[in-house]
This record gives sequence, C-alpha cells and structure tokens, in this order.
Amino acid sequence: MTKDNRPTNLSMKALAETRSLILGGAFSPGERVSEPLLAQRLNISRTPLREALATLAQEGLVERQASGRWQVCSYTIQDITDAIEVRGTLEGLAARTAAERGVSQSMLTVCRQTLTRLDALMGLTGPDDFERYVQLNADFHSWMAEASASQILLREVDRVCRMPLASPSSFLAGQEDSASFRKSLLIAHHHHWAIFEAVEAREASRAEALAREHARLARQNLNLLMAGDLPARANVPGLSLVKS
Amino acid sequence: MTKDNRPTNLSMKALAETRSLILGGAFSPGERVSEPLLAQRLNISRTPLREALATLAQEGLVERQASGRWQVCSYTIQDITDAIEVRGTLEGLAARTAAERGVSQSMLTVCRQTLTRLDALMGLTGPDDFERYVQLNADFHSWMAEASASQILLREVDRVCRMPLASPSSFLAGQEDSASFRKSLLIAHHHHWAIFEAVEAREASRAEALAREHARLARQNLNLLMAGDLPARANVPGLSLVKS
DNA sequence: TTTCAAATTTCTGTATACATTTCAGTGTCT
DNA sequence: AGACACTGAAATGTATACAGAAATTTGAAA
Repeated sequence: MTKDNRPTNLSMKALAETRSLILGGAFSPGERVSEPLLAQRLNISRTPLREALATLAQEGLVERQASGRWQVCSYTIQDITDAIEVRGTLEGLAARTAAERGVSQSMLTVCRQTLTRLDALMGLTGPDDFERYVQLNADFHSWMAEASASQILLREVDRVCRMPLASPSSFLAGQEDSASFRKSLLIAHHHHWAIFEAVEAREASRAEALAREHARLARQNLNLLMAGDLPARANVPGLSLVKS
Repeated sequence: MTKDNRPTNLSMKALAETRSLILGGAFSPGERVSEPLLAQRLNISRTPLREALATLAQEGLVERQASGRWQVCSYTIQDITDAIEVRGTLEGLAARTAAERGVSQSMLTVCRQTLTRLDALMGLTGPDDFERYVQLNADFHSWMAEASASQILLREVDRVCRMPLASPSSFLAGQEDSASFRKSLLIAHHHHWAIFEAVEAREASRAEALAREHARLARQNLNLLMAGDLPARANVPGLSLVKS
C-alpha cells in the first residue's frame, strides 16, 4: 500500500493491534466489543482506542450500534464477492486511466522489473518464494493504482483493499499446497503481463477489461476456499468475519 | 444518501457544523485548523471535535500533518474531475449489477414515479421547482445504488458522493439562471430514463455505459462553472477547496 | 415457571488536566 | 543581512473523572 509511517502513537498501536485481533478471529462476527475491556487488554486508555475503533469502522471491521456500542462486522460470501468486484472495477478504472494518460518510461521500467521477478518465481515451491510472490503481487497492484496518476483513485483503491478479503493478497497466504490454487497463479501472472502491455500500448479499454477480469480470479479463489477443507481457511485473515 | 439519524450527540453536531464551515468556505484550502480554537467556536470540548475531525479526514475535507495538526484539504480541478469519474464508474457498476441481478417490480415502480415527477419539472423555472429537482435527482441516484442490491457497493457510492464536489447534487444549487446549465438538465433527465429502461430491460452493459456518461455531465458542468463568472461559483459548496 | 419491574452494574459520551512536542518569535553571532 | 540557537506560547496525545444512558441481573408477583 502507501505510506503509513506516522510516529508511533498509541492510536496507531491500537489500530494495528485491534485490526490484527479482529482479522485473526479473536472476535466472532457480530460480537460486541467493550471499550474498557479492550483498552485494558491493549494496556492503553479509552481515548486512543476510540480513535482506532472509529477508523476500523470506516474500514468495515467494526460498526456502531444505535446505542453507541461497538460490534464486529459480519459479512456474507456475497458481500465479499461484491467487494472484490468493486476493487476490480476501480483497478479497471486505474488501468484504463493509466493507458489513456500514458505512463512514464521510468514507471514502465519499474513494473517490468516487478513482473520479470514474478516470472522467475513461477513454478517454484519454497515458502520463501511464496512470500516474495505475495510482495511482488502487491507491488504490481500498487503500481496499477499509481500509474493512473490520480490521487483520488489511488486513495479509493487503497480504501477498498482494506476491506476484509477484498485485497489482492487476501487469498494468497497459506494456500501454496493447493494444486488448483497454484494453477490460478499462472493465470494471474499472465494477466499481469497483459495488463502491463495494454497500458504500455495505450490500449485503454483492453487494460480496463483485463484488470476487471483479473480481480475475478479472487472470486474464484474464494469459491475454491469455501468448497475446500477447513484447515486451509484458518490462515486467511478476515475469513472469520464471514457468516453463513 | 442513507440514514444518518443517530441521536444528537456532540460528535454529530461537530461533524455537521465543521463540514458545513469547510464546504461553505470558512477556511481556505491548506489552512490549519486548531482543535482548541474550533472547539471553542463550536462550544464543545476537544473530545467530540477530534472524533468529528477524524471522520472529516476520511471524507477528504481535512488531513493530518505529520506533526498531528489538522489542515483543510486542497484540491485541483483534476482531482474533482477524477472524483466524478470514480463516482460515475461506481454508479455504472451499480446500474450494471442492478440490470444483471434484476430489480423488483416495487422498486421499479418507485423509480418510475421519481422520473415522472422529474418529467413534470422539466421546463419550469421557479426556485421551488429547482429545489424539488435537486431532491428528486438525489432520489434517483440513491435508487441506482440501492437497486444493485449490494450493501458494499451502496456504501462505496455513498462514500464517494461525500467527497467534495463529487456528489450528483454538487453543481445544481444556484445555477438555475444559466441557459447552458438548464440545457444540461434536459440531457441529464434523458439519461435518467435511459438508465432506468436499461436496468428494467436487463441491458447491463448499456446501463453501465449510460451511468458513466451521465456522471460526465457533472464534469461538463464543472468546466462551465470554472469558465463562467465568479458570482455563480459562490453558491457551490466545496468549490472553495479547489485551488489553482 | 414465567413475566415484568426495579435495582445494579457496566458502558458510553464528554470534559478536563497534564505531559510532551511542535511551532513561532526573539535575540545573538557571523 | 542572514543563519542559528534559545525561549516561550500553543497545540497535540493521553489518561482519567464523572454524569447519564443502556443493559443485565435480581426479585417479586402471577
């Protein structure tokens, strides 16, 4: 994503730790969150915690009841699918805009490097390789948003990626053993190159369509995951918020 | 928009009043906002004000400096154009989704009523008529988002509409005297019907393209406004945040 | 045993105090 | 005149106190 290196204040600490707790499944969907109890757990006062919770509400991890109490959000599979479609649509807009406005040679070079490094990782199986894949994949998606040269769009893509399970990295962690999943990586990487080429060639409409379709691989992975066995789901952060 | 009728607490009051101050031009773009001073001005303490400012930061009205101070955001014409394009893209997705998934008869009826009422307002010139147009226009746009039957998408459309000058109502207030502006209303309303018909007929791709193009009328109105005389700009909330 | 109301506990909303940091202004030295 | 260090004012980050509201438990009555 983008910069988030604010000097360590307790709000940021509370934000990071609470987010991690929720995505890690420390709360059930719909469960109430008590400010005093959580503050005690995090060893801080309510003031910075309230700020963090307000931010998490914007991210869609918690919500306020009418009474003012916080509760952990609950999502359906349909919600996740919709969120992925929104991300794909915004990334599509980013890719189209990048193609229409043109991208500097230096930015193209950066992307080409990222994709070449991804090339080298295809077919490898080590856990380190997988970790690097996740990072490079995130780099490519960041690049797409930045290549649009639109601050606004960059911000909105960032936002939607913070929604549970909507980010391009959501379904990567811990899935390296699944054969069908590994196959989808090959297709995904083929998409990466195609999107890049379309942007470089100023083929705006093609870039948009490809970016949209690329995001739909995440939908497919979501379905694979839900159809598969339970252990594979344990490592996917945010999946604990999905109900029914 | 959607519901925002939380019982009156001071945070909501601070949020509404500060938003109104900023959009009304009480601060210059980039101007710093002092918590103690603003709290005093609003007759509340810093605690609810801080919560309101954090929310306004998410809306893109203020931002935090690295030091922690707040300052009013500054936008370029390009930013506004981009924001409108994002809105159009999300509304396009909503229209497409509505068409693909199908919309209930009762919802179709509601929209048909709204559009029929708008029909009756076309060509009228009274200030009351204009006010009603603004409301009905907002109703139609809300309808589009709701017709998608996607909570996620509804939320994101709502969000992007809260960005300065990105909402479908942004350029309506106080422009009733401009001839070219009135002409654009006719075209806009033609779009409304076309979008509705496409959704009703399940013509998803057409619905999406129309919704996108419809939003681009706002871009056109923005350009008209910036090319026109200064007095016409005074009534447009948020335009004070646009610099250069 | 179930139901409803009262009492109690817990929580949220808000104000405020205080430590630390940041900023602005002053004065000095080169 | 310009740069730099220093000092003081002001702002932010955080904890905490307290009032009022909400939720939960208790207890009594049917």
